[in-house]
Amino acid sequence: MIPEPKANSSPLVWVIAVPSPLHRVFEYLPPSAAQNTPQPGARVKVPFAGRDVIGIFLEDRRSELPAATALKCVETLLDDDLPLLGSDQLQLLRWLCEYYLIPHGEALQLGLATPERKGRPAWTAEADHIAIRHGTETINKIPVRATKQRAAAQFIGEHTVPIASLTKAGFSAAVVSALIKSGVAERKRAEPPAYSPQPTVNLTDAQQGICSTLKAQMTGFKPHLLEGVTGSGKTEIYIECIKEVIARGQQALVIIPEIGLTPQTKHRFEAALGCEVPLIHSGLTEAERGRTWAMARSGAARVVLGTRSSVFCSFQTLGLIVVDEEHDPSFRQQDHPRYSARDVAVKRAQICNCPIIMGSATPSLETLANCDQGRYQHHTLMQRPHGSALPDISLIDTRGLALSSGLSDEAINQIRFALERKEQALLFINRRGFAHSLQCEDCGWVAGCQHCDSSMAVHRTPPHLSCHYCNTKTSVPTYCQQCNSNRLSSRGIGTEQLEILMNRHFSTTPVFRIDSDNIKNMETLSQALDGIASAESAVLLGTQMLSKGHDFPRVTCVVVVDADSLLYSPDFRAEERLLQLLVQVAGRAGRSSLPGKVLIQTRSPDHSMMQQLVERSYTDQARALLTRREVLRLPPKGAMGLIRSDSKQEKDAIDFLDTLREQLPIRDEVRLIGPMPTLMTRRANMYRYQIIVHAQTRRAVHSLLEAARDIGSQQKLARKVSWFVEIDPTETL
DNA sequence: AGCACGCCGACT
DNA sequence: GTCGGCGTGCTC
Repeated sequence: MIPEPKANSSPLVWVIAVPSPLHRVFEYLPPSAAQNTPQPGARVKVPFAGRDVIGIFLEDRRSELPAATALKCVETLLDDDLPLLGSDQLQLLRWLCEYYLIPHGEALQLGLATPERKGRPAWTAEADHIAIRHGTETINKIPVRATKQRAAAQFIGEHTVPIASLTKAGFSAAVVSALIKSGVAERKRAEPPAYSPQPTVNLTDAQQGICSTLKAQMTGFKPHLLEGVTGSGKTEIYIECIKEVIARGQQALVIIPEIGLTPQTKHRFEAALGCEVPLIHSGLTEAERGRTWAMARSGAARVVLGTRSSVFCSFQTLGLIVVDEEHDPSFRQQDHPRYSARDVAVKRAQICNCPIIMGSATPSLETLANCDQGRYQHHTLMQRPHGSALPDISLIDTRGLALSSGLSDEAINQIRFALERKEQALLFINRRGFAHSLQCEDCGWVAGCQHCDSSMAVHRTPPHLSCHYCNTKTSVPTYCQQCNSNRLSSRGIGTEQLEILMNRHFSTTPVFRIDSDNIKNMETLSQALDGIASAESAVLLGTQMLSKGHDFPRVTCVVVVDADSLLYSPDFRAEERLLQLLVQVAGRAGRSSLPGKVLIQTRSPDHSMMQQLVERSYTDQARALLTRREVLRLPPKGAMGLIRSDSKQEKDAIDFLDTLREQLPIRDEVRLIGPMPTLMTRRANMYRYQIIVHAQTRRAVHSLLEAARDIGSQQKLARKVSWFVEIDPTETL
């Protein structure tokens, strides 16, 4: 029964978060079929602005609205036994919408699988296994001429096997359903997954030391940074800590930056732990992802492996979070909503009162600063096991050298030496396609994109020009569109051109090109990786995709074809990024017992960064960068925020920010820069402008952004431009 | 975001 | 006459 409201007291209402871009929650009267108050996190169906939506019940209370406000009724309560969002998730998501200034409804969606958001029943472990009823003698009931069914029953035997494995063994779906229909076999849910951890591998003394320090601290909220050079064996340490947590009946979540890394990582963890490690990432089908959600929620999954969105997954009892390659920029979700999965993971660990291990060979300055302040524990692993040496880095000054397709003779020779030793060479270049741009040799005209302030990249297979910002494609012009000259030439080397050069130089050696033109999905990536693993000598060339986490034991020679393209970016994080990238790429060399050599081609060999790359460790350089940030009061030594507006009408984008800035509260401790155009102002016909917010404390930036968000949404232009506010932005250009 | 409501142009 | 374009306002 709904308690009858007392006279003069406001009615009892349910507070519901609805999926809308509004930064408010809404009150509803409880459903007319009187029920008990649901648990926070339960889904409800409510009428909202003329339609039905799925909302999340947060709490009940006396209405805080004026009595005159017409309240609507909750239509149905969808989860009356257990809420779909656990209390830890709910707490995390409510923190998320506050911290990242995003609407309640939008944040709460993140904790549900997609069909659950639309009101479909919660995912449950499906009966996707099959077993013979009442022991194997039942097999004799199968008609003698049903040979397929008999064979299938033999195959099943006394076990409970996945139906998928029958199909794989050549039994058709008809056979399976006949067995079930005749009552010989029945559908069953999977037996609780096995868990048979492998004995600990031989750990080095350093690994052993960190392991025991960490394992002694596997209770309570404790953030750890595990800084270990590439190939130093961080994964073994994660595995030992996960074993510790599983032994206590808890679950672990491992978050990695890229989909491309999931298959290898999955196999590695499964082999070491002897249990299934289900995945969460955007490349899976709805059903596959739903299965992982169900397993995590029920506790059947001991370990879940995923990309950034997995940080919001439901767990029975989360006991450990691992964030591998914590410095990686792809942990930052760039829209809908904008958040940093690494930072959210730390918050989640705090809420679940469990440890979190962030690992990297090149930790972010943010994380290092947290270590300095004593907020994170810092563990370092500076040696590779099995005595493999760190690669030897040298610079090649390309000024005045005759390059062929961007490569110096020395680089080509070193590649040749490696191939002659039956080893592999890896070439890193930050640009896909054949060439960066097409230019007229007579008048200097450059083929530009019609929709962006950028040049078009030249591609050969098939021949076309392509804008890498808006994906516009055009045919390759034969004449200059400015002076009609036919002397057009390509500028700047890309992966396609390098591939042609490599095939010409080393015609008998396989060349693997890894870039997003060539590698469209996980299958093509794993094919390429398998090819690389089974080849003796080979040339691997590619973009960032190649620099991330993959283990190429036969690579002994790494060439960074053009380090300069990243060197002079005006972004204050550019140096940190370049440093991390170069150290990561260099780390691909000599990971097994073979020694490695790294060549960096540059026209700025005297740049301090290039010099230090050769002479100093990552840690030393990162410290130097931190000192600079301190002087300039830039993050993590100061706080930053961003207000951005995009519009097809340039004037609207500017006007929106101008009027917003006029109305913003003036505070001494906050400095506003802008409105100003972003570095590439026009992209895909949208003009992009921004205001940068600087302050000493995040608190000050946050409260200004809050004001901006509220004032901005009341502006007339707010619906014409697309705009957002962002705390701790990573892209400020 | 979505949806309703409302006020102006080209159609059966 | 009215179907439907999309500007403006609101969502418990």
